[in-house]
Amino acid sequence: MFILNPQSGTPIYRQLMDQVRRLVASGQLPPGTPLPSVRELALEHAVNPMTISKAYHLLELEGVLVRNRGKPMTVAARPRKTAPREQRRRELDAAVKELVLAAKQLELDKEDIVALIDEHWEDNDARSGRHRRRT
Amino acid sequence: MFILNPQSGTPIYRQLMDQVRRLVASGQLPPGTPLPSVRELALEHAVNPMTISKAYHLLELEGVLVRNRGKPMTVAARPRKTAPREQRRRELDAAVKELVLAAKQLELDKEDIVALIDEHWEDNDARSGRHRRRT
Amino acid sequence: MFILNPQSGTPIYRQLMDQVRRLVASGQLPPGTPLPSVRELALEHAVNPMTISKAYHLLELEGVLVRNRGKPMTVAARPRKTAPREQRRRELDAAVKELVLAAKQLELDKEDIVALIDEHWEDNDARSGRHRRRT
Amino acid sequence: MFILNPQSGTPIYRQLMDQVRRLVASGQLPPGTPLPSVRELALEHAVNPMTISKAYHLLELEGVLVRNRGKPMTVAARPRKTAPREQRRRELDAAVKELVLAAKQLELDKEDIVALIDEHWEDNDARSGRHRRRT
DNA sequence: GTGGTCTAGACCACA
DNA sequence: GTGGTCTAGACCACA
Repeated sequence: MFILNPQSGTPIYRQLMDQVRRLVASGQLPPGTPLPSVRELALEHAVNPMTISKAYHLLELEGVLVRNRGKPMTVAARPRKTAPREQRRRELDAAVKELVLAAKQLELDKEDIVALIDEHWEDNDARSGRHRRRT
Repeated sequence: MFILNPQSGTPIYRQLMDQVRRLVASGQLPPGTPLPSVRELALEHAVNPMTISKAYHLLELEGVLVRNRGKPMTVAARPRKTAPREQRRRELDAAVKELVLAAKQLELDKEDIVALIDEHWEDNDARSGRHRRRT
Repeated sequence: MFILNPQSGTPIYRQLMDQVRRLVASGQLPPGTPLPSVRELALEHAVNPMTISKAYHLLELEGVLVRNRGKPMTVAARPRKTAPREQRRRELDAAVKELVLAAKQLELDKEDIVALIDEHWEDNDARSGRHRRRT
Repeated sequence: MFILNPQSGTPIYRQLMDQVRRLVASGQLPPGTPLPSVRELALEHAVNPMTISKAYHLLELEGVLVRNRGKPMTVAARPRKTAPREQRRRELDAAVKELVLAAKQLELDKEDIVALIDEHWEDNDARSGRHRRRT
């Protein structure tokens, strides 16, 4: 269900968080879906349970997952609190700022960026049905 | 000349490396240009000199910069010769890909990103414009 | 009759115990009153029967409930005799203390809390009113 | 600086989080103040560094602390994002709801709760100057 | 010097 | 069966 690569630069728990978030965002893990247990995932990927647990816990704090005492964690009823659009936008501020800086330093135009965005937008069009070849 | 953000997720030395590489790639730092001294940069950005030093060192290993005994480091004689636009564009691929993914997870549209870009484009226009001249 | 929230931070068995204790203390569950069976409650709240059972058992140990072979558990003959108002009040001390602390940390005023209380007071009025009668 | 009690029911990392939050909220740890290092605190309280680290990390996620690569963590410039009052209020919803339920089951009135709040409000009046005798 | 990640293994609360 | 907490100790990235 998940692909965890201990070699990768990004921490395992973060890899897991990202994948869960995406699967939830794209509706592949609809609200209420139970997730594999901590131990199960840990065994399957030969990873320490605490690592999985950490990811789950952080996702709970984010409101993506819900803890059910004694039962496996499930996808939250309303994954994101659906913050107002403006607020969600602000989450991209830092990333966009960096991107703009990079573009300018590379002497590229706004049009160059927009073109790149168009390109990648189609590319990983999760919600349009296709979605992830391999993850 | 450079914009370093200690809060950012990416290490400072890496931020610096990225920016030098980009300014060189776009020809804004032509071969032979002297770079600010380690101490100067460290002071200006309230950053540990070892951090700057590390970045410079790695860029030297990459062949982007050249060390000149007793004199400031300079841009290498024949680094990349102002890479073609398409190639420079590719440097943003990873960043744009991540941004697009994030936007989708936040249920934002292409338009939202473009709006943000417009916003930030103006934003650091003043500064980056002036700075470039001083380079 | 009871309101159990599996999401809440406090364990389910404890929620049940608290509520039973309070209803007994206030005389709403007078001595001799039969309690719903473990299975009944478990079904009604989609909760593990062992959880209800545990609460009942602990309440029996506390002397609040009495087990009757073959018949439903009942409120003990002489539990606390409708504790005086001041004593019942004290039961809320801990909760109020935490609430006040939280409010202050959120930079809210007493008025904010009172407003919230007003709101929730009406809110579960309907339900708790009806329920009590059915008790 | 902090009081950690391994015996207490509440996890150590949570005790630390609560205390930091309060000291920040009450202005005793003004923005920019560096916190004791993870190792330092761990040694001082004979606690595992990961336990401290966990608390710090979660406080960073909350926006209370800021990580400074290679340097100790500091109190965030603007501890809470100062969410709109209404939103901060909502954070107390669950607690107030429980409190109201408890009060009704104890056959207490709104006035009883308000009296209790008044009482506790004076009690731990952090911001009014006095505040915590020992911590 | 800082904090971050991970393991292996223990023990606990809850259902 | 679930997840949560904690330890002891290793190793890493960053400054």
